[in-house]
Amino acid sequence: MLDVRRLRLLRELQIRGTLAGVAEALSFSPSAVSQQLSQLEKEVGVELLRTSGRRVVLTPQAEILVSHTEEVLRTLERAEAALASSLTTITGTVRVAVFQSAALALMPDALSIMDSEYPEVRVEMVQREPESALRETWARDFDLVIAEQYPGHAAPRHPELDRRTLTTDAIRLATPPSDRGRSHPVSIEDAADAAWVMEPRGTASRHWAEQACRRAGFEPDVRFETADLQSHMRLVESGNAVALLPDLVWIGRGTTARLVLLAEHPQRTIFTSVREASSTRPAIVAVREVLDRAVLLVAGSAGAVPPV
Amino acid sequence: MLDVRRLRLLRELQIRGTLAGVAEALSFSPSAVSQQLSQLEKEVGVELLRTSGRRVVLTPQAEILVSHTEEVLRTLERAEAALASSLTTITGTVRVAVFQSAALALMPDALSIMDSEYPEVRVEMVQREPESALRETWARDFDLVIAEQYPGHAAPRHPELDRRTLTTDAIRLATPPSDRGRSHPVSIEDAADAAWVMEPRGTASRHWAEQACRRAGFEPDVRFETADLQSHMRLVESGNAVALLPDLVWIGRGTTARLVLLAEHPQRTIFTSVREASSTRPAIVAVREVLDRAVLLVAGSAGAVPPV
DNA sequence: GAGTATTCTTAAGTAAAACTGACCGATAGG
DNA sequence: CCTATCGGTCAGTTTTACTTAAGAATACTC
Repeated sequence: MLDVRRLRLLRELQIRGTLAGVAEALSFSPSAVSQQLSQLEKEVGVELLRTSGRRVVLTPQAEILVSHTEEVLRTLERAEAALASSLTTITGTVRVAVFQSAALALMPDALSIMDSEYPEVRVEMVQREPESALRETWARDFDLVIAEQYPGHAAPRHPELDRRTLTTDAIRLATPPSDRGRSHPVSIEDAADAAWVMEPRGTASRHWAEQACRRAGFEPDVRFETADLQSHMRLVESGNAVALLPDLVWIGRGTTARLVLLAEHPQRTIFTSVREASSTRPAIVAVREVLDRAVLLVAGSAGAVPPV
Repeated sequence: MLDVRRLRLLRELQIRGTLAGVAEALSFSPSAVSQQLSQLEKEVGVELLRTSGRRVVLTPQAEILVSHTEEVLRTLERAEAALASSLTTITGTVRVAVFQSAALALMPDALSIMDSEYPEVRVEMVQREPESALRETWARDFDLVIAEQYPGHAAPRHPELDRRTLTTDAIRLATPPSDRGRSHPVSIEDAADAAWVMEPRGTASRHWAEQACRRAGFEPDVRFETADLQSHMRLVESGNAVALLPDLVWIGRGTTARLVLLAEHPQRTIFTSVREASSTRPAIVAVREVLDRAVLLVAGSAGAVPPV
């Protein structure tokens, strides 16, 4: 096989005209260039250089080699470029599992940013409850999960998952816009006699909400039960129930309900988890970074926080 | 600039699967291959190999490099071919892979012609089964392969190989010279109860022969199995078996066996394949041209076709 | 489950190559 | 004619590539 290093010398010689010039350009001694080209000549068994005066000229055969050498060098350069861009341009598919309120409040913005800044990354989104989503992410069904954690209710810790807090989300008491002459509640205690809407039994949210009521000294009258927080909003806004709702539920959409900031300032934590092994995947790093920015975006638009 | 020698090792690794295999193929110690690939990895600054069990696998980045390397090697080979064809005297070495009956029937004449007309061309010949020969030609172990194709049994198509039909070879039913008073078979059906000799399972020849028997309505009693078609001839001539044999087996040597021309006129195709990039190399063009003439020679001497 | 065989890696030494520097012949320019 | 420039050659040094040997990890085998 032809030696590309030597072919390159031949090409340089065509460009620069003299062995001395090639040596100068490539930081060799002229002797080295001369020897290498002689070697090439010996290998191909064809005369490549002919002395002409005190210089050398390329034979037609050498010209043939040079023209092919140019293509070889181009290909090598392309190879290097392809290698480099395979590292910088972020590609691939990221499968995201996300719970409802994040899906509604965060993902639209996040997906828009991803689409404009990382068009090569395909983001697939599935709505899931946090607990199963974490398990499925660990099992490689998802690459990234957006999950929540209520105070005093630790989410299962998977050692292989890399968890990072995305944001915290204040939980407020949501009450109907007008309580038909009654005084507006300003704390949980004031809603002891109200009808409540809560998530189904077994969820972290339900557990936390019931605990909060009991700490306030009453057992809530849970008249409505649904996992859909949007239904919670509707029931409160239509005057049929009160609820304990995190801000993400109404953020970006607004609400006519009254929102009472609670004395304890309870917050749920929203976090992302990915498998440790994939945590450096550029596409996954990108999704996390974009989610952070989506959080800032909706936080900014949350200037419309209704009066407490 | 990327080192083509090392890139080539990477490509060989992709083809052969193990460092040991690469070392074997290129007559290096495994250690040398390992060191050179490590060096390449260091130079590009990207992980190219990942150990997987006791072997190594190429990373996606390595695959990128390999794909470009293929183009580089093609270009280099074209450069050599262009250089050679620019010269008047045809020289060089051509490594030929050929299957048995062609090796016996065609190559002696072809080699004689080559020797007298192109004394500067060194022809090396290795006997190989068509399928592996095609693969090895693609992998640059050979420059030219003489392979066969049975009806309804397409040979693997390598896009980088330039294939040309050399000749076709009639397949006949070969039966013993005298069948001890029994009437001579005149078709495959008549040999339904005979003992058969066939090539081993997995070969195109075997597959075709079995199909032919089944089409004729019987399952052949394959009592003898060998890849050596000369043994087939001997078994038939000594009255121990019948066989379906292409003419090249006996052409130039003659046979005492009876040869029955089959109604379907089945033929195997014999073709040559060379790498696209080397197809213009004068030495290779010469070998192909000489093979064509060798075919005519043996076809002429085949006037001694025994009676049907 | 222990022993064996493969496969890759690393370290140390050796062989091969590439290169430098000095020298020489040839040539163009002053 | 003298000199600077250029390419080629030789001897010696440096760098690179390779082999051998030893070792670790993994897969296969009985």
